Amino acid sequence: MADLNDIAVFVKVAQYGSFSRAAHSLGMPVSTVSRKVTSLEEQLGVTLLQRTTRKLSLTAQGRAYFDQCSEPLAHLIDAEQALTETQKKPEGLLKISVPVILGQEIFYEFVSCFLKTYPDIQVDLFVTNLFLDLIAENIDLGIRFGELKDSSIVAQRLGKSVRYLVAAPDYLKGRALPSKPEDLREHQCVLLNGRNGDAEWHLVSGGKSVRQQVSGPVSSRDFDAVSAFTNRGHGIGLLPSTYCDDEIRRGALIRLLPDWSSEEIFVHAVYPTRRFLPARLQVFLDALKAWKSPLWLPLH
Amino acid sequence: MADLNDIAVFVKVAQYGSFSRAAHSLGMPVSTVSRKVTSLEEQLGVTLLQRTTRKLSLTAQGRAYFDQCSEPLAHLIDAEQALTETQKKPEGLLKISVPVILGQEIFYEFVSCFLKTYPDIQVDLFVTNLFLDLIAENIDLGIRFGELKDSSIVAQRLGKSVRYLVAAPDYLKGRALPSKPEDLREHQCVLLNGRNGDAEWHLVSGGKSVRQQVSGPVSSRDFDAVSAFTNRGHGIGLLPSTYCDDEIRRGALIRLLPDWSSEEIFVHAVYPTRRFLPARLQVFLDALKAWKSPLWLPLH
DNA sequence: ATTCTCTTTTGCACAAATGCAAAAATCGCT
DNA sequence: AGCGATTTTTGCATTTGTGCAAAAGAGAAT
Repeated sequence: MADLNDIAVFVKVAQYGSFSRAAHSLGMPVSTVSRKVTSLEEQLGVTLLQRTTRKLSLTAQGRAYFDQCSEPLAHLIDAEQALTETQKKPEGLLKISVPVILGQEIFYEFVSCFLKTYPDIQVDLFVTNLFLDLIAENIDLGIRFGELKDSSIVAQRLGKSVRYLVAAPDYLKGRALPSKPEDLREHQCVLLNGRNGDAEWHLVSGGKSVRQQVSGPVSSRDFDAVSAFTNRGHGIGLLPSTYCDDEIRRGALIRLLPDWSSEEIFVHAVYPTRRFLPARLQVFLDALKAWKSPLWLPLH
Repeated sequence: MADLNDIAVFVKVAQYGSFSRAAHSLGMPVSTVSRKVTSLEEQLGVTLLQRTTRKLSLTAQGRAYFDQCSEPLAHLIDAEQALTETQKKPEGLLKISVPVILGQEIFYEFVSCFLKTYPDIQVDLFVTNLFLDLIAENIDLGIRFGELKDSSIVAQRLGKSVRYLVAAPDYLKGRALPSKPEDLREHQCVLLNGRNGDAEWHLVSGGKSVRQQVSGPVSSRDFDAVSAFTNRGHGIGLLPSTYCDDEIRRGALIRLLPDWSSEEIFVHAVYPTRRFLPARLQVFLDALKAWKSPLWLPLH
C-alpha cells in the first residue's frame, strides 16, 4: 500500500499545479513535497506528474489517480473536522451510571439543570447498584459510594459521607438507649438493602471498628425511605448526616451512640482512563464538583 | 491534519478489534501500531480506543470516526489497485505522433500487426510534421527524423537514414551530369515539402557541407511520391537509400554526385521523461526497435 | 492469593525522513 | 545565442520514527 500522506501531497500538487504552491499550502519545504511525490511514484511504479521547471502536467494515469483519490481524501478531512468539532463543543450522548441511592428527586433536579445549561447534551442514566463495566458498556461516567475495586479507571473524590445512628423520640419512648454497638441487637432497625430482615452495620469510634448484625421490620433501597420510616418511629436508622442533621437539631430525631458512626465513606466520580476527556464529560464533572449535594458532605 | 497512515492503522485496529492482529495484517510490529494509534489520538485530541490488555473497544467518538474513515480509505486502496492494474497489462490508449513521411502503407501495416498482437491496446495516430508538445498533448510516443530540440524527453535511436541524389536514365538522356552541387541549380528536381517550386537541400561530402537551392516541377509530401516522379523521369530526387538502392542496382535509377549525400539523419523514438513507462508504451517501443523498417537503416 | 498467559506499552539502538541551502534545469526575454 | 527569473531537485546535518526485546497490565485458572 502506498503511503497515504504522499497521496495527499500529490493531490495538493495536482490541485495547485505547482510543487512550490502546494508546499506553501501544506506548510512544508518544497524539497519534502518533491521527494514525497517521487516516492509515491516509485511505490506505485507509475509516473503521475510530468514536470519541467516551467510546466507541470498530469500524466493520463496521474489524472485518473488524482480523480479517484481527491474525493476520498476530502472525506477523511471532513471526518477529522467533524470529530474535532464534537470535541470542542459540549454535545452528544453522556452515559452515566449511578447507584440506586442517587435515584431520587434531588439528583434528577441536578441533572435537569445540567441539561438546560447544555442543550446539546443528552444524558443516558443508568440507576443501578451493579458495578457496570464502564469500558465494555461505553459509559462515560459513574458515581460510586465507598471503596473502588475497578482498575483502569480514573476516580475523583466528590465528597464524603458519614452516617449516624438515629431514632425518633416516639420509638425510644419506653426503651433503653443503647450504650454500646452490641445493644443494637435488641432494637428494631430500619435497614437499607437488607436481606430477610437482616443487615450488617459497620461502625467505628476513634480507632475501634465493629461489624454489628442488626434486624428490623422494614428495609428499603434508598435513604429517603429509610429516613421516612425512621422519622415515623419504626426503629433505629443509620442515616447519612446530610439526612438527619436538621432533624437532630430540631429534636425530631435523637442521635444514639454519639461516639460511634459509620466509617467515613468517600463518594467518587469514576470514568475510563482517557488522555482526552470529551467536552461533555468535562463539563459534567465540573458541574458535579460544583454541586452542593445534600447526598454527601464537602471534602473540607 | 492528522497523519493519514495513522488513520489507516487505527481503522485496521478497529476492524480487527486488536492491536496485535492488526499489526500482523499490516506487517508491522505491534509497538508501531500502538504508537501510531496513540499519536493519532494525540493529534486529534480525542480518545478513539478504550483499551485494556484484554479488551478493546471503540469510544463513541472513535466509532463515529471509524465509520467516516473506513469507506474513503477503501476508495484510496481501490484507486491504487486500479492504477497498478492498468500498469501491468499492455492496454489502453497509445497516442503516437509521427511525421508525414511515415503516413504510408508500410507503416500502417506495422501498426496493424502491433494492434493484432495486443488487442487491448488502441492507437491514436497523429500524422503531422508539427513538433507537437508531447507533454501538453499527452502523447505517449513520437517518431522524429533529424535533430531533436525538445527537452524533457527521452530519445532512443531507431535507425539512421541517408539520402542519395538519383535520377532516371530517361531524364538524364541529353543532359549534362552534375559534377558539383551547384550544378543542381540547372536541373529539374523532385521536391519534398517544397514551397513555390523551391527547396533547399543540405548535402555533405567528407568534411564539406553545402546548402543548395533547388527547384522543380513537382513537390510532394512523402517519399513514395518523390520516388514515383523520379522514376518517371521528372527530375533529380533526393531519396533515402532504402528507397533507391534496388533501383540503382537494377539500373532503373542513376546515382548522381556519388561523393555527396544528405547528411546522416537519425531516426528517434521520443517520449516524455518517465521513470516508469506504461506497459503499452514499453511493448510498442520494443516492437518498433525490432521492426526492420524500410524507412530507415539499422544503426550498425 | 498466586501463577500463567495473552495483550499492550516502553526503552534503546539504529535507520529513515526532514528541512535548510545550494545546485540544476527550463523557458522567456533581450 | 546567452542571460535572468522561476521552479524543481539534490547534499548533508539533524530530528524523527522504527523495530526488537523486555516490561507492565489484566484476566483466568489453579
